[in-house]
Formats: sequence, structure tokens, C-alpha cells
Amino acid sequence: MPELPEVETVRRGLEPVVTGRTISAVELRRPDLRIPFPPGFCSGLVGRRMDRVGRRGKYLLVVCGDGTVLVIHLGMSGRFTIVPNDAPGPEPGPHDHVVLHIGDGGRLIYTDPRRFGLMTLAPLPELETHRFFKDLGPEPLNAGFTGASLSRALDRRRSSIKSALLDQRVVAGLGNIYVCEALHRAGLSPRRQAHTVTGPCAERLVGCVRGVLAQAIAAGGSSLKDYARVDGQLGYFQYAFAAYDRAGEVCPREDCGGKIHRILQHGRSTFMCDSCQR
DNA sequence: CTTACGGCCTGTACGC
DNA sequence: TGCGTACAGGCCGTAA
Repeated sequence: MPELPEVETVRRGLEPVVTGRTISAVELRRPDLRIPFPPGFCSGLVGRRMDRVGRRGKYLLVVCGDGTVLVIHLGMSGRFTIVPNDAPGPEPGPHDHVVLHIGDGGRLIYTDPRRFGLMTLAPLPELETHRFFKDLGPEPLNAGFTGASLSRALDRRRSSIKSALLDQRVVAGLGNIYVCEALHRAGLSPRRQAHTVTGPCAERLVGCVRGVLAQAIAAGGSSLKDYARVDGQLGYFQYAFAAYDRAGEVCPREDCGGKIHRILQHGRSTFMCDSCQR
């Protein structure tokens, strides 16, 4: 699921369900995801009231009353399901790894087949310096992400603009889909050397990153194989992809007439139009 | 410092 | 049908 729009969609789904509720029990059905659950993970959460759900890049942050933050990353295949009011619900599946029981009798099930996700705890005041966050780039939808700041971050980078934008230190929250889409909107070749993106070109790219993320959030994210939303509803931004996963189709840009191609960059698929992305 | 690569896991789609 | 291979929305550690 999980680039910024999908994580934001999950955040919005969780917020009304957990805000003001108390964690009554935590079940871990295995000792680790991508990293082990830290010692005291369960005892650090039980009895805590959840005040709000935040997001930083692709991380979800469940902030508890005492300043404990439950830090969650969905990896490639992580998702949450809400089971209200102790409804019996189905038998836990083999990939249901964590169950958070909440005060009103409901529960929150974390499912993650590939187990590239993670959960850990961190004190709120130390979040900025936590290893997961200290090198994270700016939030792309905040004012700190500008053409000037982007071209500074790309300065002296010889790698492609595609791989630079995937680097969470340059900007937080982009993944393969939205990088492809933003570069297509900006008319920029994913093969361009990152440091050549400066001035008006960087400004345009910033605008395209913002635009595609905002539209994707409004659509509830993109649902490929997994459900993006906590309530099981599908996001529908995948229908608005201009390039991603559209190899062989005609480029949707007005008056372009080119064709979308799939190329490989450092082992990952990039989708682009040769004729309008330069 | 930067960049490239392999590895972590499982599921699915596709070719033979 | 069954099997093997490639690939998938992410990230980290290592090596060069």
C-alpha cells in the first residue's frame, strides 16, 4: 500500500477510531516484523490513552497521553483492519501479527504478509532525533519543501532524479508510484541527473509532487493488491495514473501522442514517456 | 561523502 | 496441473 497518500489515508481512518480511547491489551503473534518488537512494547502501551494519530513521511505516529509514541511503518504490505465492539470477527490469519485492543471493546488488527513493516515505541520529545526520523527530508506538502530547498538537496547528486526522489532524505514519503507520476507531470526524464534539476525546473517538479500527492490523498490513495483504507474501502487513484503501470498505452498528456514505456533503473521499474519527458 | 547491490519476506502472475 | 522465474507500493547494511 504504502506511499505517503496511502499512509495518510490510513491515518485519517485510524484517527476517529482511536482518538481518546485507551489501549486495553496488546497481542503480539510473533516476536518481530522487520525489526523485533522492543522489550516492554506491550507494557508500554497498555493503559495508555491515544491522543492523536500523526504522520511523518511514511511513518504513522500514534501519540499517547504520557508522550509515548507508537511508531508504525507499513513496509510494502502492512495494513490495518478495524473490528468494532468485540465482534467475533474471523479467525486470525497467518499474517495478522499484532492486535491492539481498545477501550470501547473494538480492536485494531495489523496484517503484513511480507513483514517489511515495523512497530516500535519512542518518547515524543526525542522523535526528531530518533534514528528513523533524524535524516528524513521535508514533508512534501509543507512549506519547507520548495524549489530552492529541493535543488539544494539535489546539489552534487550524480544519480538519476528518479533515485534521488526515492531517497527519503531528499523528500519524505515518495515511493515508486508517485515519483513516476510526478516526473511525468513535470515533463522530466527519470534518467536526468539529479543535480541538473534546478531553478524553474525544480519549482515545477515541486508543484507536480504536491499536486499528485494531494490528488491521491483526495482519492483515498491507490489500491493495487491491498486495501488502502482502514474500513476496507478501496482508494481509486490508480485509475488516474498517467504513467505508472501503463506500459504500452498512449501517453495521456495533451498533444503528446507518445507511448508509455517501462524501463529498469537500479533494479526497479520506472514508467515514462520518451517523447514528453526530457 | 555518494552510489550500487543484495537481502529481507510472501504472494501473485506468467511462461513452459 | 505443476513448476520455475520475475516481480511487487520499502528500507538497510555493506562494499566500492
